[in-house]
Amino acid sequence: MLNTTDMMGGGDAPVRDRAATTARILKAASELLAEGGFQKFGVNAVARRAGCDKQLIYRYYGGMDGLVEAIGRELAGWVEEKMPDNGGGGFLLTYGDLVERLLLLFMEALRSDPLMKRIIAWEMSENSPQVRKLADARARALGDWIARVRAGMAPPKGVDTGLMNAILLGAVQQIVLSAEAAGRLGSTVLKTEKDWKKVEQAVQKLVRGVYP
Amino acid sequence: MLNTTDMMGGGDAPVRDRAATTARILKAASELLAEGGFQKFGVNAVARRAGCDKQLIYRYYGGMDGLVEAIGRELAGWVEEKMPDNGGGGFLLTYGDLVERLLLLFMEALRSDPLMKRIIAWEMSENSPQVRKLADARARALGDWIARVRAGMAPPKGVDTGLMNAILLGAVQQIVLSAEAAGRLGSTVLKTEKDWKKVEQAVQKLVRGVYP
DNA sequence: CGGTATCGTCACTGCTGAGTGACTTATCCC
DNA sequence: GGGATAAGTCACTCAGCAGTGACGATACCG
Repeated sequence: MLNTTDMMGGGDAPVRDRAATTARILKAASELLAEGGFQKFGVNAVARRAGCDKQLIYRYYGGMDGLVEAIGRELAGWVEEKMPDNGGGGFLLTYGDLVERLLLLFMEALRSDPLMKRIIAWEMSENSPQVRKLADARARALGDWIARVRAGMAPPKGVDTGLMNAILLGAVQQIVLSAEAAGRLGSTVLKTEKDWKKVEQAVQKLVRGVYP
Repeated sequence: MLNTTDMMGGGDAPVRDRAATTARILKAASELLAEGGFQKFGVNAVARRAGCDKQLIYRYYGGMDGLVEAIGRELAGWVEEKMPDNGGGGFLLTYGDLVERLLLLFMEALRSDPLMKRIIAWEMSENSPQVRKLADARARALGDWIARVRAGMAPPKGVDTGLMNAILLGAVQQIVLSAEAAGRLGSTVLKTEKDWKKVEQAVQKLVRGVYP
């Protein structure tokens, strides 16, 4: 008789609640991914962290693939959660204002989200269908955001805005990931809020350059 | 008159030449890294590919760390090799021209170098001292390049050129890595030379925006 | 009360990798 | 030739991970 519930007090019974367990597994997986990156991400590690047997991961999620998919589903609303449609309250007069707002919001959102940072880093170094799905969902969400917010505002002529915005977004991604991995970008240290203010200004300048 | 296997016939003597073997190991490691990425990069895999026992990796390089270091040393001259000092033969009149040249050269050089692509992806998703060294060396080399080539040309005022160039460089990195990993950047496909021409134009526009 | 579905655990196989000690064999040099 | 040195190989331990089959335990329901 090991940890049977009936004993009062510290009896830490295995709770026997599927919903709670699946949630615990998902949480463990997300945290693990956020903290350790995809390198240490595996069935054993997740099970260990969730405090249950790995068999349950196979039963409830069908293995790692299903689990990653579940994480993706959880993250589907990321853009909606983190990036308000009203762009922070200001009036957006020009297309450039809009893109600038997008980039700064995205940078801030990404900076404060370890999980998303790890996932993007993952996307950069693997090509599995799993990872691809995550990437697609995010890209689509950002596209939707801009389509929704721009609300009829005309994009400037003579510029492939889709490509240009993708490049700018990529630049922001790179900045944040580089700061995460190395604490700096090139030779500029990125630690304090002050450093980041400078980055924001540089990004602004970049946007105003292409979308005057 | 040593290793010339002058003995006749199918004698598959193991050649017994340290210099050649160390070189073979290094080559195998580089290729493996370039082809499979850092995920499948390990002592066993390298030894298998080099056609020798892994023991030799420990003996000659002191393990994977030393081997990575050797790769780094080999890559130290990457910038010098791939990026000509005269900027491709044109005259560089302004600081903007210079940066534009740097970015386009860098993009081209990176695109054609699988190993460097993998290493940068590696840098993005790990933080070990080993990998850090690789990143540092590359960043320094690029900084040296620009310092050397700019040859007294005055940078524009009102711009933190160090930071701005780092951002632009990061953008280019991101473009190339994204193309490598997913075949596209955001929703724009990056396959044909034509696609890349468009990217180059966008990068040019970006540079001219900040350094008019 | 008894049966059954299901939540949870255990023990195991098969595989791959890092790292090491002991061994064999070729080459160098006197 | 003959030993010393170094190149190369083998066989092993230890650990971690993915995946699976069988087993225990409990809550639910008639």
